[in-house]
Amino acid sequence: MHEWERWQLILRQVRARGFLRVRELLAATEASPATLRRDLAKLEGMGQIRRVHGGIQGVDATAPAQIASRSIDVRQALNADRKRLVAKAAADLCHDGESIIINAGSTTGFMAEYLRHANLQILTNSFPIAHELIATSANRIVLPGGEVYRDQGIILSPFEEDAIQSFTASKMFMSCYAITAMGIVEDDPLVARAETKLLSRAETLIVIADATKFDARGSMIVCPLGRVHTLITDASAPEPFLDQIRSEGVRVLVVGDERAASRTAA
Amino acid sequence: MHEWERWQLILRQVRARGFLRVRELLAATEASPATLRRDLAKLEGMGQIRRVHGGIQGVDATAPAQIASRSIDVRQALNADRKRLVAKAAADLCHDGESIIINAGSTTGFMAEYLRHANLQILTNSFPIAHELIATSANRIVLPGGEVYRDQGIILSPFEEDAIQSFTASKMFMSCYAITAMGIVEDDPLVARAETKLLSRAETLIVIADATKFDARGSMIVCPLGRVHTLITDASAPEPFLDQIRSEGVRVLVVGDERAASRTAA
DNA sequence: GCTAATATGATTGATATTGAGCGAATTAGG
DNA sequence: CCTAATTCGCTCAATATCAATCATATTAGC
Repeated sequence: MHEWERWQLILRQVRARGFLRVRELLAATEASPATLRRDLAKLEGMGQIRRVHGGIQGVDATAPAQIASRSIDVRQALNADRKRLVAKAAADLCHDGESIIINAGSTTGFMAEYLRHANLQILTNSFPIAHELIATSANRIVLPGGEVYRDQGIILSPFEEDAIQSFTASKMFMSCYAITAMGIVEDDPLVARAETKLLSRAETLIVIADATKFDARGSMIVCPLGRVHTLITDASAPEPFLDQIRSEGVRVLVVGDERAASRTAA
Repeated sequence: MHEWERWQLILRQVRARGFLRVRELLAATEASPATLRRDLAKLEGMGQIRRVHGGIQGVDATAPAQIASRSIDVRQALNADRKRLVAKAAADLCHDGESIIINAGSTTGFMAEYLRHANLQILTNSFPIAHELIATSANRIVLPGGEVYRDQGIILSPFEEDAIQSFTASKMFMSCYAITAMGIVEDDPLVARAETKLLSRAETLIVIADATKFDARGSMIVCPLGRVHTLITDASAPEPFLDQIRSEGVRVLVVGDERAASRTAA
């Protein structure tokens, strides 16, 4: 990744979230600490950011409303490192030329960073993801029709007839509200319905979920565990539950090394 | 590959993505490093691109990557003042609670600024317009499904069944490539088709066009003049042609001219 | 067919960017 | 208040990129 690209990434993120930790930026840019610090020094010299110990913040504390509202931004701040890990693993599963679906979500949102140099045909119902991919990548972007809901940055349509019925993808990536023995679960009926619709257009379903999803509950079942082809999660996921999921025929990818897992657990 | 071919390739790519690495361009142009660097030096001398170490970027230096490419930005720069005038007049026609359609275009793009405090239901096939309205206003935004074309920031779908078939609006705003005696004319068949589809969902059609549209020509007829309810243009439009348009039953609003303003008020 | 002008390709020295190591400064916890 | 851990800033070597020069190929005009 080159200087300008890193700067762009940094500025976009800091404008969206107001504050970023250096560790996060290291993970996001995949650059060495020295390089990143040089970038931060230059950006501060330009007056674009303010450096504080352990992180940076935007020069304008009261940042203007972004596309997605603060609600999704706070959710992104939670467990950002874990989510970035699984998102990167998900992005690595894609091969140039493929058609994929990316469902809106706070975890899938990180995938856009890692698809910057990919060459895919991407259907997404997330306005922020579409925006970032259009601005920073050469991927072909397809949107479903519908209304844009600011809170989650998601495009939802109450109607059945839709351009996505003419779309087909080899992989669909989605995060979720919770994973239970009953299957993949959402909290919002509209969101669940949208995901069901997208599901019908994809061959294999890949669910990406940090460990916090395993002790959550929801009301709307999107699909049973058997529909899931691959589950990507991080090392702090509860092992017994993962075994149960494996017994349903789901391939489970656990990202993050052992030391990192024990450190976060300790 | 000839020199101008390479230039065209380079400019197209950099407009679409904002940043390109020299290595990428070497692979794309299949030219020698020396030749490519000479091209880049010339393009920089013309002010078309900006060179940085390791790559090039669009001339828009510090701004975040634009959604719509430079091609539409250049068009926006042309006659920007006139376009702003007619766009403001168009926005003033909207009343809170209404449902409207805004077609993608360099002139309609200015409408978003003046709809910031409106409270409308807005269907638009322009990604940049949607983005701006979502970020700065409380209007409800609806998008048609389809692929996002970076060059014009427009969402186009080759399919007929679409969420917009369930949408209906009291007003549709569109600019165009040219206005002739044959009617409203576009240059690009895909764009013309998209506008025809949107047209069927709106009661009254309002065309906004600065005076430069009157001496242009195109190939694709979108609709006859009789379909137009109101034409908004600026004071430098050719009066004889405006009379001809009026004779077709079109209401003509001329903005930016005192005499014209008092006439429309009367 | 010849010459001049322009475009292209290769080489080399100069410059910029990057990553790793180490000591100093800052923060958190007891 | 003190210690441990993290974060920061600096220097140095390695790598990648740039700019300039010269040689070669192509094209246009006579």
